[in-house]
Amino acid sequence: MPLLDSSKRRRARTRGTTPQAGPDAPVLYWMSRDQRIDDNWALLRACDVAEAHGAPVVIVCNVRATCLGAGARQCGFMLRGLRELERNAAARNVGFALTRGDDPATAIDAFAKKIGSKTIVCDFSPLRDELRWRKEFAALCDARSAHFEECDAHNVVPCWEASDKLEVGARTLRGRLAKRYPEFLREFPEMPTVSAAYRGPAIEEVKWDAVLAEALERGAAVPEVTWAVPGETAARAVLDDFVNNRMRLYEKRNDPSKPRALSGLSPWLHFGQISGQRCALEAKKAVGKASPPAYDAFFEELVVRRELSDNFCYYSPQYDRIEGQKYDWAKDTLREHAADKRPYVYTLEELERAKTHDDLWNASQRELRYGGKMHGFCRMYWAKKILEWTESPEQALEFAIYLNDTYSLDGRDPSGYVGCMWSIVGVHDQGWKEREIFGKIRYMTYESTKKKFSIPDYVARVNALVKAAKSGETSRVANPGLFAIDIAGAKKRKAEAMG
DNA sequence: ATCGGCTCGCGCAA
DNA sequence: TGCGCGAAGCCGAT
Repeated sequence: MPLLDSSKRRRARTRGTTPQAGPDAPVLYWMSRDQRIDDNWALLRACDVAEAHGAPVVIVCNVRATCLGAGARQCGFMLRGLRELERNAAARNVGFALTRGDDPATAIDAFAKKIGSKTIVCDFSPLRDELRWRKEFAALCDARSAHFEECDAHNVVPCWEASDKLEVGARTLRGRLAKRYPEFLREFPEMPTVSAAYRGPAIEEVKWDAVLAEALERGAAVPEVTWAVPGETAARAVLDDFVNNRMRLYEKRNDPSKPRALSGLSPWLHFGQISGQRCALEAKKAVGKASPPAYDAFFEELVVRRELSDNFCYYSPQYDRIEGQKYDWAKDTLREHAADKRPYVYTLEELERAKTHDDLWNASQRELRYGGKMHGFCRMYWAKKILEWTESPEQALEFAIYLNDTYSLDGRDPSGYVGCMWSIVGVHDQGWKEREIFGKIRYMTYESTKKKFSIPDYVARVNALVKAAKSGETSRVANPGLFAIDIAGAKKRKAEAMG
């Protein structure tokens, strides 16, 4: 029986009983946030338990009929990624099923009972719906004495291990994370081929074309983008291109006219099609091809700030509301300036259609709407200006989150909520010199961005992107990052690596 | 171009 | 209890 090392045990939180599995009692992995086969601690845990008991492994993913109202852009990306994942699972002798319940806990429980599974592993998310479903599912497991484990496969240091409280900012979490890197920031074990094949009741075949067609039709208002190729293989190709060819540019990351300086990995990271820990490990190996400062800056954003977002959402359940800000200075200052005269007041529709007086803001919104992604620096400026140009901080937050969740491939992510809360409500920030509307919340100006980079260059890049998106071209012009994604090459390298 | 003050809470020394 | 530190910026003084 393979022994679990201590870090693997702490990645999982267990409910009560000990695992029960066998040739006719598969170990079930309820996959939601981490949609990949490689470098997935939750799947590795399921495989460990299964091997110890001679049991098969089955992955189940629940897709609700409404997809939480997500557009074709996000649903298409996810479902196409899952279609690839099903094939990769089969290659490791792992089964795959899709359930379609509006109540995930009930749907997964029914599926587990159907295949005779009494040990279920799931992954972790700090978002409220995800937490509620896992809690409901845990109660269903208790009721039938099934074993349930929750494994943080998304963070380098599991969210509940990194800190047991809401952190004030990056500087307090950074040290706590660093202390745990020797334990957690290690190479992954290879994903094994599971010995026991699933031979229980037949699992319904996924009709991918039909599932995709339905999602694309329902979400047609926000069409798919062509530049981002979904799936684990494409994700790895983007990572390899970044660390080998582009990480050396990372110190230029705050210049939106130079998109190649960014990793561009956020869509794949959001759906868990690549592991953040894998990105960190590969970046470290390639530090010589870039520079220590570039690597440090990338690591800070990839690990520290991303895991800080999980910490915030997990310990601040009102993570998408003004009340989610713990500190009074920020809430008080916004209230004190609530009646200040706004220089412009735009409706949601005017914002959505990028009809403001500001060419930098409009370009940012158009990049989001037509490209499904916004440059990191622009995200800050964009959200700060929504605070400045709407009736109230509450409305600003609502509009910013709506636009991000609707149009961004990485919408509905803790990082997105925290980004909006940082910009508008001062979360993880401190007070600054008091001024109109913003009070002590950090301010950003058009004038100073003009000194930092060429706004016309950025606007021109976005115009090209929008033109390509509207004409349905799959050209590299439509690719905000101009990534040369070498899918065939990535597949070949993977095949070679697997022998 | 560069620097310091702005403002705040935490962490640590005393 | 008090002081140093940071934080993806701004602004005015040098």
